[in-house]
Amino acid sequence: MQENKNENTQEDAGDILSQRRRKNKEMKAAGINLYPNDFKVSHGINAVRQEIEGAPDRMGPDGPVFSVAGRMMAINRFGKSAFIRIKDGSGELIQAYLQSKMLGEAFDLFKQMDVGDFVGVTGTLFTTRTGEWTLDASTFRLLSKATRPLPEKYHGLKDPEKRYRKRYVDLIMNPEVREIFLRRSRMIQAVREFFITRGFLEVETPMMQVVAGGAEATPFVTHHNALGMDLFLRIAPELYLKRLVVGGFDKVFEINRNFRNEGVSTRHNPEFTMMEFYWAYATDADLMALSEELFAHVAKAVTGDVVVNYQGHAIRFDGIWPKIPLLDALVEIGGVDKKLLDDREGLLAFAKEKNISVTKTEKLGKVLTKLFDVLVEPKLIQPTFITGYPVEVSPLSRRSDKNPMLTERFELFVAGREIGNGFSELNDPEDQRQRFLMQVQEREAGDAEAHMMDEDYIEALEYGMPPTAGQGIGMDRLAMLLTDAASIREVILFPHMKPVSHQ
RNA sequence: GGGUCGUUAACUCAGCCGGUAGAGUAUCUGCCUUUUAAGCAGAGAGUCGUUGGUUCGAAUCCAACACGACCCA
Repeated sequence: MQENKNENTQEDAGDILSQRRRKNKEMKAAGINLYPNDFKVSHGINAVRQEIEGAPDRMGPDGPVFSVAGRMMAINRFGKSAFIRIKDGSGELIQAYLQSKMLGEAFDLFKQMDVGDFVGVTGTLFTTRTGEWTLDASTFRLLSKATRPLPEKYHGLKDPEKRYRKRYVDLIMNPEVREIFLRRSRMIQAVREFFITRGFLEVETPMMQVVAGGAEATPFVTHHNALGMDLFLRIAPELYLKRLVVGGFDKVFEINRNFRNEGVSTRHNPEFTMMEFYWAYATDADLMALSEELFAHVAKAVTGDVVVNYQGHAIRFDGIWPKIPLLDALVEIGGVDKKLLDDREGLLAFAKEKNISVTKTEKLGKVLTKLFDVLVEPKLIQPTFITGYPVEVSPLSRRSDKNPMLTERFELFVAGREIGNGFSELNDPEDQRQRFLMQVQEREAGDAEAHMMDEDYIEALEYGMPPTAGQGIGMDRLAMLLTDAASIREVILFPHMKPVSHQ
C-alpha cells in the first residue's frame, strides 16, 4: 500500500506547480486558448462602482450590462455555481456569480480555473442576501492562465525578502504596498508640477560621467568598450545643472537617479532618486522660503494634509520653519561647550569622550559636522533648516560675505534625518579652483569621498554664471515621510538585493 | 565591517531538553446554486537555506558559508 503511494508521488510530482503545468498542457491539447486577447472591457471595476453609486435603482436584470476583466482573487465553489472575486488595475474588487445553467460549457471551463487567473465576465448586477453588489455572469472567459499559485489569501505575503524580490506578488497581495507606490507617484508628480508652474525647465543630464562630482561620495565605475575608457555613474547632477545655468537656462530641475557606492541600510540604497533645482538670481534665503512652500504643497497633494504622521510623530509641513546656525545648534541642541567651537583639539577630545569617531587629520569644519550628525541631527524632528556650514565641508557653496569661514548653505532636517541641502552657488571660478585643490589634497590624504578636480566645470564658470542658488532633495526619503515607511526599501519598487545562489 | 535574530510544504507558522516532520490556507478526489477566511468527507505534497562536524541516530547540538531583518560603525 505504502510502496504504491511512493511510486505515485514520484511519477506525479505532486507539487502545485507541476500539477498546474500538466493541467495547462492538457487544456492546450483540448484546444483551449489559455491566452486570448480579444475580450473587450466596458468598465473598469472602479467605474462599475461609480455607476452603482450614481444610480443603484437602475441596476438589475433589465439594467446596464458590464464587461469587466481582472485577476480572480477568490473562488467559492458550490458545485453547479460559484462566487468569484475579480480585481483589476483600479485596485478595486467586484464579485461575480457564475451558474452552470447560465454559462453551459463556459462553466465547465471555469471548473478548471484557479485563483490568480485573469478572467473576463459580462453580466448585469444584483445584490446577494448580504447586500453585496454582484455581477450575474452571462459570459465567462479565461483571459490569461496563472501557472504559479498566489500566496494564501488570509496571511498573504509577509516575508520581507520575498516581498522585495517578488515585488509583483507583493503588489498583488498587499493593498497597502500598492498605496505606497501610488503615493510615491503622486509625490513625484506634485514636485514636478510645483517647479514647472514656477517656470523651471525639466532637464536630463548625464548619468555616466568622466568626473563624478557634485557630492562627497564614492562612485560606481563602469567601462565603455568602444571608447576604451572607464566612466563613473553619477553621484549628483549638480555640476551639469549649473553648466546649464551658465548656458542660459535660469531655472532648471532634474528628478532622476544617483548612484553611490556605499553600504545599504534602512536609509540607503545604492541607487536613489534625487531632485535638484537651480535658480538664477536667487539666494539660499529664497531656497528656504521655496522649500517651505514646496513641502506643504507636496504633503497636501499626497496625503491631503500638511500635517503628516511619521513613525508616531505629527510632522507639520506648514508655516515658517526654524533656521538655526550650525554652531548655535551644536551648543544649544548638541550640548557642545561654546568655547570649544574653534578649538579643534578640544573638540577631538570631546568627540572621543562621546564615542564619536573622528580622525585626527580632519579639519575643524569636518569635526563640527560629524559632531552635529550624532548630537543634533537625530533630535531635529520637525522641519528645521541648519545654516552657516563651514567652507571646508562645502566646496561648491558661496562664501558668506559676513564670515568668509562659513558659506551661504543650509541643510534641511525632518524626522531626525537630512532631507535636503541647498546653497547660494559658488560662481567665482578662482575660488572654485582653490576649493577643488583643497579637496584634491584631502583625497590624496586618504579621503576617498573628496571631490576630484573638474577643469571643465571651472571653464564653464569662467564663461560667467549668474548669481544662483540650488538645492537637492532626496525623493526616497521624502517618500518615506509621506508614506510613514521606516525603511527606504518600502518606497523603492525593486530595492537592491543580492542574488541567491541556492534556489 | 561588528552584534542580535531569522531561513521548515506554494503561503503563514508550529516542532528545537537529539529518535527521522506537523497545522491552517492552497492543491487533488467526491458532495454542494447566495458564499464572504463558505461547508462536509477523504488524499497527496518537504534536499527542515548550504556545506561540514559531533552522535548509533541531527530540522533540533557545534562550526563555516549564503541570503534576509533590525541595531551599531
